[in-house]
Parts: sequence; structure tokens; C-alpha cells
Amino acid sequence: MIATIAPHPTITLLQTSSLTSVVQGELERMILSGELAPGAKLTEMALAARLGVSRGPLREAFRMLEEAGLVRTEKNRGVFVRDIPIDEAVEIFDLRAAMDELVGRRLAESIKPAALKEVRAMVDAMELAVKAKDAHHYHLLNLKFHDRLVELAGNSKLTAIYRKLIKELSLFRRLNLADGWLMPISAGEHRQIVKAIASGDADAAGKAMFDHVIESKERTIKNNLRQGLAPAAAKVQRIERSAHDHRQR
Amino acid sequence: MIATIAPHPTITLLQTSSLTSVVQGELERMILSGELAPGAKLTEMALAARLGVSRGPLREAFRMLEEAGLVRTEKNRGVFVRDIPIDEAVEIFDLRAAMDELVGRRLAESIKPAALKEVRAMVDAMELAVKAKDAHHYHLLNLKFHDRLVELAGNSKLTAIYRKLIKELSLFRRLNLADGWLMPISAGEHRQIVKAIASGDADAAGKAMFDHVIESKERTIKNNLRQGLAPAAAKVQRIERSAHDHRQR
DNA sequence: TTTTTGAAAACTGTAGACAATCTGGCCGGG
DNA sequence: CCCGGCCAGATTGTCTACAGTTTTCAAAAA
Repeated sequence: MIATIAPHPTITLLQTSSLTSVVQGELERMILSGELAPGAKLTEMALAARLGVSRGPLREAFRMLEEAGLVRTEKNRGVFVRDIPIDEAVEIFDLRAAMDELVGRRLAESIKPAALKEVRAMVDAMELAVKAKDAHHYHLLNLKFHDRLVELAGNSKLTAIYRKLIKELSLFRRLNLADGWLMPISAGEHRQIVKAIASGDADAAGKAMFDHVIESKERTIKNNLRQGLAPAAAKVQRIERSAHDHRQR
Repeated sequence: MIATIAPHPTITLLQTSSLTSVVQGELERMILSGELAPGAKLTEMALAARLGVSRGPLREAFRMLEEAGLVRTEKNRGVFVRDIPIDEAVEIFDLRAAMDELVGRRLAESIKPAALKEVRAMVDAMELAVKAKDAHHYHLLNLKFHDRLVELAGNSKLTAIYRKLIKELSLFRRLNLADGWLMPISAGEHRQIVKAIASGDADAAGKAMFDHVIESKERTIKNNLRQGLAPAAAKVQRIERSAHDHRQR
């Protein structure tokens, strides 16, 4: 027991990480970054060669990603990056709303001053991004803000499932990221959320978060309809997927 | 297209089911039925021989069950049926409460007469089980009742996650199944839930379901404490697990 | 008696090989 | 000119083999 004073990080890494887990993480990164776009086919041999592993660990990683909802498998045909349809995105938003309502209530009851200060700083940063019209940065801050709120609610199961849902939702390609003119509205809602949490009013905080997610959902739907009516602008990014059929199970 | 009138079930089965998926389903069944108890070690070769497959598909099934939260993997040591600690069970109850609140609201807004009749029949059946003091049957009906309500809410993502949570929760071995004297209370809450849904009052229905789950949670906690103070009675069923250590990651 | 050590057995992690299935193009018939 | 069957290449599903790690257990040392 005495000899186990300083567990070198590399040693811990080798003890915990198998090829399967590394491959799983790397594939997830590639998918979420868009390097592997929705609909793309994941050929076993090609990926195995690219990652420098054999097919065994790769296939195990596929099963994990499949269970996580990031890829779909067609027997004897292969594995494909999943493409989240609008209906499913809507369902995820509704689910998120219910979860975030719980988050708001919990935070209103038990948030600590340090955490409150932290999320206020995040809201400030988002408002700066709005003024700078930096939609991309705003989007990242927005994700971080909500993720942190969920984390602060102190329910690790909730946090885990929330993050899974966010990852799946990122495969829905028609998020209204570029809607610069909507950022001020969203930012205002954020400030209202923090205000309600700080006031300690659980009902108000829950409702503020619930409504925020629902409005985010409706902005997304509206945006989706708009793109559906004028789909030309979005076509450029779909070239490499167009060869595949996008059937969902 | 015309020839595809009657897709024979056997054909569909062969097209969709791989050894991995069959093994996954079988392992899940064995775990949920208690045949493989929490903490039990799943030795690859032994299980592969028992199921008549090689280790490859079995390991892929392991990865799916791991991602689903039913087993845990320790590198170079093996796969074990997970044992849900009380803290995680509590978290799951809280999460379920939030989800069921959404279910109640949705059903109050949109449930159809046929569905209402169906759930009323389930409540009736549960009350019969109460009168017969058949705790096991009541438990099954209770699971079915809640599952059906979630399903009727019409959000497939919600349904899928709800079912995952229920499966995980079934690995928490201290559920208050045998508490016969609590059945009438639970049954009364069920009737109140249906009443609120039928009235069309979304807030009332949501609150009824939320409260029902929270009270179920508190009954479970209380039951857990009671068993913790007098653990002798529960020891018999743990003999075959006792050889293993139950460390969670 | 208790602890330590070390080698064998058991098991997991990974890679490679074989069989089954699907894809895409070529050819003959209509 | 178009359509359906058939063959070659490619890809997935599964199994077997080998390497590395952990566990077991008995013998030796304290």
C-alpha cells in the first residue's frame, strides 16, 4: 500500500483504457465534429486501418455508439452515422424541457454563491458574444452554460442522459445556429433564468428553464420550415452524403 | 413492390437479427430475471459456450449492455452485472418524476377515450390484486401501467429512455416489492392519476404523476433504511454473489 | 503460524482468417 | 432500347489463434 503513493498518469491510462474505449472516443469526436457527417458510411476496414487497430475493437466501439444513438447498423450492409429526423429532434427538445425544469427547481433550492457567480459570468460572456455578433462563440457558450447548469443540479444520472441527448441533437443538422437576430432573445432568457434561480423561487426557475427550451424548440422548427421551403442554401454541405440513402429503421 | 405483400416473419427475423443482437437480448433477459444477479461475473468463455456462440458477438453484446448501464467492465478483469447503489436509485427516481410529470401533462391534453378506458381497466386490475394481496402480480401490473402511460404520451424518445431507466432500477435490489401494506396507498394514487388525466387538467395530472413517483421513491428509501438496520432477512438470496467484491468504478 | 514469492492456470485483449452476404456491372433476351 | 439474370469484387458476420494480464495456490522463508 505504501508503494502506491504516486500513480503515474500514463500508468493509470494504460490500466483503464482499452483500444475499444479509445476508438469509441475518437469516433465520437469525429462524428460530433462533423468530420463524419450524418448518413456517412463507416467502413470497417477503412476505419480500422486509419485508426491503426483491427476490426474487433472497432466493432465493439460501433455497438457502444449504436446504443448511444449516434450510429445505426444495417445487417450485412454496414454502420452509418445517424441522421436525426425533425420529429425526433422535437421529442428530444420536449424531453430536455422536462429535465431542465427539474434542473431549474433544484438550482433555485440549493445553488451556492460561488456557482451563482460562475453562471452569471457565463451569461455576461454570452451577452458580449451577442454584441460582437459572434454566433459560433455564442453557440459554444450556450452549450457550456446549459451543461454547467445541469451539472450543478447534482444529479449525475440526469447529467449523463442530458449529455447523451445533446450529442444526439447535434446530429440534427438544421439547428438554427446562424440565426444571429435571435441571439438577443435567447440571451435575455438566460439572464431571466439566472435571476429566477437566484431568487430561490423553484417554480419560477423551473418554468423559466422549461419555457426557454420550448422556445428554443419552436425557433428550431420555424427555422427548419424556412430551410425546407428554400433548401438551396443548405445543399452544399450534403454532397458527400448524397450518394447514400438515408433510411432510418 | 407488389411481391412484398407478406414478409414472412422468419425472413424478417433472419434479416434483422445478428448473433450479437440475439445474445444481447438473451443476456438482458437473464439479468432482468435475476438469473444473473447483480455483482455476478460474466465470464466470456463460459457464457459463449452456454449460448453456443464465439466470444466475438458476446463481447459486442457486452459493450451494448455496458452502454445501457446493465453491466460494468473492469479492464483485464471481466464484466460484471451492475449493482445500482441507493444514491443512483434516488437519482433515477427524481429523473423519472420529471419525465412522468411530462407524461401526465401530455395525457391530460390528448388522451383518447379508448386509451382512457384501457388504463382504467389496468387500475381496476391492480385494485383486485390489492384485495387478493398478490404483491407479485401487483408489481407486474404496476410496471405495465406506468409503461403504458409513458407509451401513450406519444414521445418515443421519452419512452425509450424511461424503459432504460426502469431496467437499471430493477438492478437496485432493495425495491419495496413485498410491502403488502403499502399497496393500497399506491393503488389509490393510481386512481387519482387517471382521474386527473381524465379531467383534462394538465397541471393536476402532471403533479399527480410527479408526486406518485416521489412518494414511491421515499417509500423505497424508507424500506432501504429498514433493511439496512435489519439486514439478516435479505441475506439468503446473496450467497452466490458473496464471493465477489462489489466495487463500482 | 504467518507472510512472501513465484510459477502455472485461467481469462481477457487483440489480431487474423474463413464463410456468408451484398453491390455493381456485363450479357443475353425481349 | 429496356429488363432481368449472372458473375466478380467488396464488405460484413463469425470463428479461431496468439499475446498479455490477472488470479490462484503451493512451497519456502521469516
